[in-house]
Amino acid sequence: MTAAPTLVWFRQDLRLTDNPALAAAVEDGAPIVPVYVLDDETPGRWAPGGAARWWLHQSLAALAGGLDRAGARLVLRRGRGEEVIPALAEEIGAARVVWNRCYEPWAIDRDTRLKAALKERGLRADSFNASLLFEPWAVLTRSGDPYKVYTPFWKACRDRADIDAPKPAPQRLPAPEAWPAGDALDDWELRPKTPDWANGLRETWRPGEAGAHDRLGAFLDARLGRYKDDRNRPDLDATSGLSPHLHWGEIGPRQVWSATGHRIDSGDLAGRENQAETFLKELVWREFSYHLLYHFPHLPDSPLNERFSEFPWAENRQRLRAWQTGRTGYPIVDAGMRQLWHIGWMHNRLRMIVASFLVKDLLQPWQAGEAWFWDTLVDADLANNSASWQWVAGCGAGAAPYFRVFNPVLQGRKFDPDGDYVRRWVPELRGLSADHIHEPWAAPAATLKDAGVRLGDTYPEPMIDHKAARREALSAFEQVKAA
DNA sequence: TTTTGAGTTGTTCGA
DNA sequence: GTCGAACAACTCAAA
Repeated sequence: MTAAPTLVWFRQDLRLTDNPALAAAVEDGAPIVPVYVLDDETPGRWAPGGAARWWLHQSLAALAGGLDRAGARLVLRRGRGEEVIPALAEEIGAARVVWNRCYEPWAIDRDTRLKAALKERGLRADSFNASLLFEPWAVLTRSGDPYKVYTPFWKACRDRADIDAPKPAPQRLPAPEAWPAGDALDDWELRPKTPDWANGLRETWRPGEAGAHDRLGAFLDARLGRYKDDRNRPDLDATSGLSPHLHWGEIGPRQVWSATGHRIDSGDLAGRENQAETFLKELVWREFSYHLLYHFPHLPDSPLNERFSEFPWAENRQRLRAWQTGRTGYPIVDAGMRQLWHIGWMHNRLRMIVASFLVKDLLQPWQAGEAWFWDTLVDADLANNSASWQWVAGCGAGAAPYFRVFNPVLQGRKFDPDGDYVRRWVPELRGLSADHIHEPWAAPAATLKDAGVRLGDTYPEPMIDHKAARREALSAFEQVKAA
């Protein structure tokens, strides 16, 4: 007589290494049934967007392969998690259900109810932490409040040394006597078909646990030592590119933290430890976003600073559309938006530039940008996305003062000094030199002609005048201040 | 409780 | 061209 199986519910932890729920199940010795549930109902408007679904398909295929090599099958089911999990548990006669925690408000509500319901039925139900260095409720100020400013949050995290070492992957998973039926991954149609816009994604990314570890290794070898200096340069390949892997939990922050720490300790970086610390700080920014989302669950919808509820946005579909499609007439902005559309990812410096442009130059509500990013980013993450949009809009935690309006020409010159990034994503400007590429409207007519650029024809005229737009943004801000 | 120092990411203006 | 100040006050976190 075999022991009753344990159901391991995979969610945003699509990996076998450092997976505490899986490890706990293995420790029990009971047969293991791994399941992924495609649940488009529970999250409401925050169900994965188009690019994220593409990623999810690849990542599930990779996870299924890894499980297969360990002697297990990934069961795919579709529906509301809260219904599917108890039903499947009953179907297989499970005695225990385990999962790693998610922190979206709807996920917390669902998991809380589900855990109680499972226990009510006499099952063991346990949840674990796979996604964060620290639980959002475990880092608090001395007065017991959540942090609202990044720097003290970072110091509090840095000074704690209680980050668990990553757990190895189980070699072999005990199989049940029979496998329950499941959906075929292809039938979920997570990948785009008509049209198939995923070519740039396929060329850029390798979703799955192995791809995540390769990317981390390549980053640590080649780029960590210059991270602080180069990370703001979108024309260089200077960042880790781990965000989508982290979002889906193909690699966990403990693994990244620990691998980075080993590089620091090994002396490889002698004299450049601060380059690596800057990278760890970025990892802690992710923690800070989750901290904010947990303590302020309305973060994705409404401004943290309530005065901004009164902000006089000038909603305009044409303006939003020009921004979305990379046809604003500001080369650095258009390059960023086209990179996003093409590969499902945008360099963080560009995220700030294009967000500032949408919110401050075009006076479109930050939620409109948040929604576009949600649909187009392979790393779309509720906590990071909403916290970052609020930060740029000036209504978030420790937000930039509203009068900090990015100048797209200066940002372009400073962070894409040779214009290579613009040339890559806005090929119609390829013929312009670094002197003119960030400001084509100011170039002499002969220069434009030589470069084959006809403004308003081959490339748009600037859709607004930045100087005037900045003044309007500042006067709109005056209204919020008065409120 | 009160006080104090500080706060990711910038731009413009005038000397 | 370079440099420092101004841009606003306000809230946060710790002492």
